[in-house]
Amino acid sequence: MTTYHHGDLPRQLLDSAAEMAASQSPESISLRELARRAGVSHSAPVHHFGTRQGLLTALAIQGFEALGAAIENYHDDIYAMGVTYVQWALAHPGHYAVMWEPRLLDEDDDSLRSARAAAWTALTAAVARHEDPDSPAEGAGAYAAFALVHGLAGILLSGAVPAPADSVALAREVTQRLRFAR
Amino acid sequence: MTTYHHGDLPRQLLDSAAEMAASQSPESISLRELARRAGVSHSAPVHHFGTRQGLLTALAIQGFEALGAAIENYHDDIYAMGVTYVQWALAHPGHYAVMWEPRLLDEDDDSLRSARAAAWTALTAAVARHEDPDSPAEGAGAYAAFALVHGLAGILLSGAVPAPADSVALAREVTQRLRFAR
DNA sequence: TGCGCAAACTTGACACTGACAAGATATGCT
DNA sequence: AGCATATCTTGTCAGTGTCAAGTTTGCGCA
Repeated sequence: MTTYHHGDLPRQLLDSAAEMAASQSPESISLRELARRAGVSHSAPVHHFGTRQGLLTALAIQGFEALGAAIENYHDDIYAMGVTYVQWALAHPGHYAVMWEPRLLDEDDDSLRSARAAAWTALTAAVARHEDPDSPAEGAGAYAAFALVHGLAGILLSGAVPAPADSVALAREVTQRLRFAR
Repeated sequence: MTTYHHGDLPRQLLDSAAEMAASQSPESISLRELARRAGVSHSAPVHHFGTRQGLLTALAIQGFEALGAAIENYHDDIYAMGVTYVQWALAHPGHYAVMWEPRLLDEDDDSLRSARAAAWTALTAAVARHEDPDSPAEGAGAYAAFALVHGLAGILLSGAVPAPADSVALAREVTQRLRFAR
């Protein structure tokens, strides 16, 4: 089989990129290294993604869509949703790291914006069901819920802080610490 | 004045690096660009910090020490401490971004480890005063508190989510959502 | 069937980066 | 005064992202 028309090059590049981001860091992702791993020329990735930023943006979109799908079925139980959020982040460290590095991404990309907005609204909608709509600080609930799970995922992934043995159990206990306005 | 013995080159390099990290991103920091801004040769920064990682580590240490100093006087009021934490992060976006990017840092650096540990213990100590020591999930309180402020800082800095006008007011309301075990 | 065109990929080049080695210059201590 | 040392420069190397131009392949259509 020749290297021409690899067939599934974009997907393979994204898979390798997720691996690299997970094992090293998002900024360690190199188009040339991805090409090397796929056995194609150094500028084959450029053809599919235009720029490095384009590739990272595609990876982030993939991540937001998968994350959104993972949490969208928990509208009733915000705590279970929070735990699922953290679990997803821990299971997909490469994607997660890229998703929250907007400076690496193309913020003008419509797919990125809508995928991210979808995940955000899924969360705010779930929070709204737990909040008293008459509360003056009603809007803060979504930020608090998101900050809690995003922050927990971030510190667990960063390893900058002593990590507990069972991170899922921790996620359960941490999400329980959230108070809603009602 | 010749360029030899600039006098304060390390500090100036770190200042420029913080600026670059804030206006672009941590990984956009280039030793050569820093040298250019300081008016020195492309490899003067290497002499002071050894590697790029060394420079970023120095920046992170500076950040942890300043952050630790900012929050260490709030042992009584954990909520005020949380707000201060978020305010500090928003006021020092360059430092904050580098601090939580351990993959960019030299994790074997003792100064880094102790500066980070000091900030962490300041927070856990403050949380412990709000927790019932007999509670089975007592340890989760520190993670929850830290996740909340760290997560809020992260999403506000990332700009990935619709940001409110008054972020300090939001920080006040969000920190109030934290529940302690007692 | 065969032709032509578009998509997929390669080759080559350029400016930029971090890192290293070796040399030049200024400062401070004795 | 003189010397050791810290500070900074110059030169070089491999690696990177990006662009331009060429080459190969597969697919639709006559």
